[in-house]
Amino acid sequence: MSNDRKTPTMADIARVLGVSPMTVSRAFKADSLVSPETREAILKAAEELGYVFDSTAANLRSQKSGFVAVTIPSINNANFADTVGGLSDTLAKRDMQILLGYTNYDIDEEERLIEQLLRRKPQAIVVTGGTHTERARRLLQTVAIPVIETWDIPADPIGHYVGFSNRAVMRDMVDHFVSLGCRRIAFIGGDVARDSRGSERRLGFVAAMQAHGLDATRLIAAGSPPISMREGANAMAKLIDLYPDTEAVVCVSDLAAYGALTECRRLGVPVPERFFIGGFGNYEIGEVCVPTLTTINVFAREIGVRTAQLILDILDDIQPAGDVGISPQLIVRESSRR
Amino acid sequence: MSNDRKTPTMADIARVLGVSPMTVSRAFKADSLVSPETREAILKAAEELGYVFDSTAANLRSQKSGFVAVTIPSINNANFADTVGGLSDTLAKRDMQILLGYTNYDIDEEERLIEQLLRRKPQAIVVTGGTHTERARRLLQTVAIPVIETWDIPADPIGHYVGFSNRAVMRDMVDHFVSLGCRRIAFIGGDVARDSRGSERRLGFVAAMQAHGLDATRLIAAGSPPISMREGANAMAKLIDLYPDTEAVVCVSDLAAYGALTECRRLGVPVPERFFIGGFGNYEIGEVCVPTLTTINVFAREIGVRTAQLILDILDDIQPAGDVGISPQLIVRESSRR
DNA sequence: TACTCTTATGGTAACGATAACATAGGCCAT
DNA sequence: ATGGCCTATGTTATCGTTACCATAAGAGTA
Repeated sequence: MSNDRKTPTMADIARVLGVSPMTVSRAFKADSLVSPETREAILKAAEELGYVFDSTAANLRSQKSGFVAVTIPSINNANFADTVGGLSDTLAKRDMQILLGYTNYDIDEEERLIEQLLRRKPQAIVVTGGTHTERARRLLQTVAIPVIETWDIPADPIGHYVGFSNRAVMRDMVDHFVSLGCRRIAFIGGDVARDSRGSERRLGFVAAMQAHGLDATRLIAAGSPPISMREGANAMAKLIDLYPDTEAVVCVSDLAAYGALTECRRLGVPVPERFFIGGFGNYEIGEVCVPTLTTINVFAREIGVRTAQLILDILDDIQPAGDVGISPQLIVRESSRR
Repeated sequence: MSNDRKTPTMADIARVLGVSPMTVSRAFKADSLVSPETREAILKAAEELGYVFDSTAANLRSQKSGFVAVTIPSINNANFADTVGGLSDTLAKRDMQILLGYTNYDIDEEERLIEQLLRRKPQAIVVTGGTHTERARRLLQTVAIPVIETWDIPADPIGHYVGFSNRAVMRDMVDHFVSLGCRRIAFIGGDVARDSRGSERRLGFVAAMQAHGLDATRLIAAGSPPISMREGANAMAKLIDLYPDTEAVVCVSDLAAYGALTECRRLGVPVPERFFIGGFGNYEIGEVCVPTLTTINVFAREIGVRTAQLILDILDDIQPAGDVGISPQLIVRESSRR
């Protein structure tokens, strides 16, 4: 073959048709002024030449990347996946694309990631949580694009936020168990260090217990966050061993709660007759398992959709809606019904 | 403040220090020749000025984007998430970044996505499955970068592939049940149309049954793929109703299998005493639930890692390992033990 | 008829980095 | 002392697109 030359550019199309490169450029923008016949000829020639539009060059010139950078703790988590789905779908309507990175629940890794993502010149950046390294904060404060923190209500927001208080939300769960007459309530979560949302929930649990004048020392550390189902199961075994008279267990996530549930089943301990169990995050497993799981719906997808809308408003210079508070909702299911 | 000028460039740093922009550029590449003092001064000045490296410009000039484009059916699937994780981690070691898109199990959407992703000039593209639209195939054939199809062994590969035969793999599962003495075996899967991997598994089930001279008509369509746990449960109810004498059930995924399991529990049908159940994908749920689930491990993360290695080898001009066949492994657990 | 306005198109320069080549100075061996 | 080599740096042009400004032709108006 003789056509193994380098990939064609707009200039090649222009030459073939005897028009200027500028006209070719216009033909690729839906709204710009080109006669229908010219546009059609250009698009046809492009297809024939195997032309592929080069966003890199376009972005450099126009100083708009079409990217929104997003960092999440883990790709392997249905909640964050839902948020990303909501973000992605909403931004796609405006031809914006997500540039995704995983921090692995590590703020140092987050710092590296943020630095790397900013080099791609995103038009906005979305981070999960409100806890960052000093340097990461500085980077985000300095950068001249919208910054949105999600899944949290930061004490000192960098820019905007779309989220809820992981601490306050535990109040509803504890109140629920207390209203059922429970007094000896335990918490299963991860080791403190890494997952700040998880530790906020633990703190929220403690605060809520104390508000009821109850003892808040039955805290089982199940391992390094995020906690797996297996670790939830192990923690439940430990809990039954340490505090056999516990009446209810609050878990940091539905996955841990499901693990706890299976451990009870294996040990022949009936739920909800012997223990009540509550989870967090409204994962699919919670509405299918036996018994179904009491949980908290945090509207993960909604967080993504609202974040995307906020970004689009800011970029459109529409008076931004400001920060968005999400109100998580307690869902009572079989695992905590008498 | 007076420093609200536009964001600084390498030229600004160069001016401040009285060096050439080229030296600044070199200071940002780890391996290039700059004296340690000069580099240090440059990096310090960059930090002070709030300089952020502009990949867009660098990519345009060097004609290397550092992107690998990846399409997966859904972000909300632990198997594909594992593959992406393997890809991402392996590519990160070489400072390459993933550009991810979701097809929603729709090959028309995949076509749009591929076109959009190619505009970003990725250095390789990874797609899930070997079934594409005509135009998508053409785009992938024309583009001058490595193309890798995964999670499948395509009949007519476009470039390379890293995967396994979704059809052949069902043979092991059927053999397993037959070896346990089962003859009346059913299959729970999605409607045929969308998910080609799922339909391949259904076809593989039928072929394996016929190879044993067994009836392969107990096929329950559980809804539009991907099948949820809930749909798996509904399908199980239907199966028990239609074919009460069934001895074993093969499910298109562990999620469907888990749903089937819970339905049995709710109906008071004991597993494995009354039914054997087999899943697919080795999801976490399968090793925690009661009883644990017999399944097939497809080494999802391994697919990602091997794909990334293949890409790196090709880009390094190392003799590529060629196509990679993954050998899924049957894992027998409690749900199919006498 | 002259003048404005709109539509369709062209010309030029620029976005911010770096590939490719050039050069200056120091060190070493013969 | 001389040539060769290595290190550190500079100069120039370019990647492919589009912002910005200019212009020509036709349509509409007074």
